[in-house]
Amino acid sequence: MPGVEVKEIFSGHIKEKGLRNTRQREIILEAFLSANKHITVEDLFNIVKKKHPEIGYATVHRNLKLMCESGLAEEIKIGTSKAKFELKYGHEHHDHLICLNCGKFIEVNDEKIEKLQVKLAEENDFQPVRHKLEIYGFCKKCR
Amino acid sequence: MPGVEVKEIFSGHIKEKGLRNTRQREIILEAFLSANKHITVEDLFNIVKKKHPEIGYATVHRNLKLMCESGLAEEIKIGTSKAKFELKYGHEHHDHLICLNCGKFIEVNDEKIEKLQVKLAEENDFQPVRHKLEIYGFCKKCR
DNA sequence: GGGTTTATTGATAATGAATATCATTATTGT
DNA sequence: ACAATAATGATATTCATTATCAATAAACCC
Repeated sequence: MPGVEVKEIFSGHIKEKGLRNTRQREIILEAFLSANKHITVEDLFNIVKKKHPEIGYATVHRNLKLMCESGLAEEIKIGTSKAKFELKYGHEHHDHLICLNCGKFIEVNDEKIEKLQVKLAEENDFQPVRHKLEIYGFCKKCR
Repeated sequence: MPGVEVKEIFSGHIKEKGLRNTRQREIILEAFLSANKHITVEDLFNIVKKKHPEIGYATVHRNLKLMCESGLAEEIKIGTSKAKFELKYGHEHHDHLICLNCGKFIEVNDEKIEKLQVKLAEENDFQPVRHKLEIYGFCKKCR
């Protein structure tokens, strides 16, 4: 049964913070786990709505934010477009190649770049915590 | 006289595109050139307003956008905060270290990282056009 | 179980930045 | 100077995000 571990972690975080586990939280988390990798609040809301039309937009939004706070999801903002959320748990850190034409996200990772970033920060008396690397251009189909 | 070259370039772009050189454009460009490196529309509007209260917010906004289209300035968006604009002309490409505490921007550049990024893109059948690297953490003062 | 506390929900309003609208003004080429 | 039309300035609109608040429902205690 996929996602069981993630659900337990989320549930645990909720209890730790003195929050409550609700039916909506579970539904939204499940939908998020089985949805596309990069999803907006609106998209997830529309998925949830199909089976649970009583669940509101604000609740989906709030719970995606909560998942981020719990370290379970990550919010990605590109320019002025809607925020996208992706599952963080169980996924290594990665950067994105973003197609300027079709908007496709390609996940990539490069150990050398990661290390050089740390070095670069340290050379500037800067303590790195996290970073964001986005390479914009054209994917195979669109170039 | 600093900025003369930039002004000529901007003026040239305007003519090329069939647009018009106006008093406001020149005032806004001058203010932009002598202002802080990373400035918001609002900040630039407030500077301009001091000497030229008749110039509106929308005009400042439009002209900053135009400067970007002309390749003279660059828009930087961090999270949900207001867009910042920086002078691109005469400045090498660079990335940013951003302090999570005080918001300070430190400009950095690393040739090795730049090259690895191009390589990384190509390995993924991706044609890179531009990129954005932001390293978040704590600056010397705030760590 | 029943009662109490209070976090959560759902609907909607508020917010805030970015952008669009439009009548008026001003620039450019003739 | 004239005509064509881009630009301006004030304001309205858009749109995503976040806040509000009465009603609901978890979770804890007895």
